[in-house]
Amino acid sequence: MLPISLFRETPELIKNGIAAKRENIDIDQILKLDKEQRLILNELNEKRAQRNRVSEKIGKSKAQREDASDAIKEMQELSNNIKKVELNLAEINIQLEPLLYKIPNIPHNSVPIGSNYQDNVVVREWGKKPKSNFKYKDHLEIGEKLNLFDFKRGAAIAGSGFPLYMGQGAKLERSLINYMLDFHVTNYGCREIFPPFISRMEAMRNTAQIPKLQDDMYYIERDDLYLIPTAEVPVTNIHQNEIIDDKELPINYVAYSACFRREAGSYGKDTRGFTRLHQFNKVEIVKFVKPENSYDELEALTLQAEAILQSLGLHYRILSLCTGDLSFASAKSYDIEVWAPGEERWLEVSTCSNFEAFQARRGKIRYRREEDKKVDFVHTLNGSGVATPRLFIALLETYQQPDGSILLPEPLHSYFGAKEIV
RNA sequence: GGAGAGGUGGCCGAGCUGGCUGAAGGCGCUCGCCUGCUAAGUGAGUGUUCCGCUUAAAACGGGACCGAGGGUUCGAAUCCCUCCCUCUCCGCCA
Repeated sequence: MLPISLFRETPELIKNGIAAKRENIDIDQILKLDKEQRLILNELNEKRAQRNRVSEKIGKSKAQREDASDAIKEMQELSNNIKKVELNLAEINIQLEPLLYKIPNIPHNSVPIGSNYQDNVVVREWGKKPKSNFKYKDHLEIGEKLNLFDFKRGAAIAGSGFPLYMGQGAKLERSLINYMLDFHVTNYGCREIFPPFISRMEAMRNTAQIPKLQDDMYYIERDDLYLIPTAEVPVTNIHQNEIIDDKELPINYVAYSACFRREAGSYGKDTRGFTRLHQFNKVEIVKFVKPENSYDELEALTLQAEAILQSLGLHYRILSLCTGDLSFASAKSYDIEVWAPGEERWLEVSTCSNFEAFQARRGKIRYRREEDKKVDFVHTLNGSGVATPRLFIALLETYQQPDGSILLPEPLHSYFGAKEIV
């Protein structure tokens, strides 16, 4: 959500922002409704002020046992009038509010201009593509041979896209989650959170999954609840409707959650194996920071997510997402893509984003500035650190041996309880 | 799932036989006074948000907010309905 004052003061800025994100919302309609709304609001305020005055008079008269029937008669008319105006106001708001929720965040001016993922800019690369004297197998072949998972049986239980990890595969998955959580807690001082995996509509709207991604979420109609597509939703909403003491900032959380995505509209894309799933595991970092620090924090967040891949010796690159590929709520994002030698392609394992005050405004997440005691919105950021399925792929494919076994990188040994998967 | 109690300002807590209550009182906090220090005392202040005014801010004027939303009424923190949440008891259960 953007402040309505921004629409009034610099409508061009918003129009450009919307165009850059390839959305289509009628700003002039919003301006028109806003103008109308304020006109009615002023009328309503005046009438309510009068009601308060007369009401006080009636109260005093009654207290002194005087006759107040004239004033009451006057009030009857005034009240009916107020009800009509209130109705008008509500009607305007019913039109205006959904429009405001559909306005995307404006890209930061450091974001590269572009129309789709091909225009994303590679910022840096770490490590090298692994080389071997045998042909790299892909993760499905490796996993099948080592009996790490069973997609057929998973599909029989829950449908395609619901992975069933078994044996050493299940243990590796659990090891990765534990390793990453400990990594962020120990090395970066994050506070660990274990959130609900289900959220209310309001929480989804605060973080801006709703309205745009509504169809991409699993919805439990009977209880009017949504399965979370990311821990970002519950964790960001921890501080909804709060005014945080600025001594508490920055707040750094790290949370594991299962993530559920219907992936509506992406059928036929990445249908094989672990690359695109309806349910997957992810360790998510969420930050609440002062506005003046949020871009430094975005860099730090990205480095923190990268550190996981470095510690596991995986080749990766960082992309600065262009305006056209930036998500609805984000002002600036970096993607982290890990190299999968078997697939012979880059796989996205993390997106680190600065939402500025976009989510904070929706969720009323504020803080009190020490300097002038004023209340202002915090900036929120989040980034995966990281999602497991593609990390799993990269690990299997990078560390596969000619005999089909996997030599795990050192940090995982104690978590997995062994140095290799055979 | 059944029965009951309750949700008021940073916290505690009155109000809930409707009217002058954004809300008593206490605690906390801020600024000042007083006081060898501490403690006590004392004076003032201490919510959020929207609109208007203003070049801007402050100040000022006004509106809204007593879990959320609706209703009754000239008027609702107070009465009624729905929902959410908390607590107690019963049932069920990992």
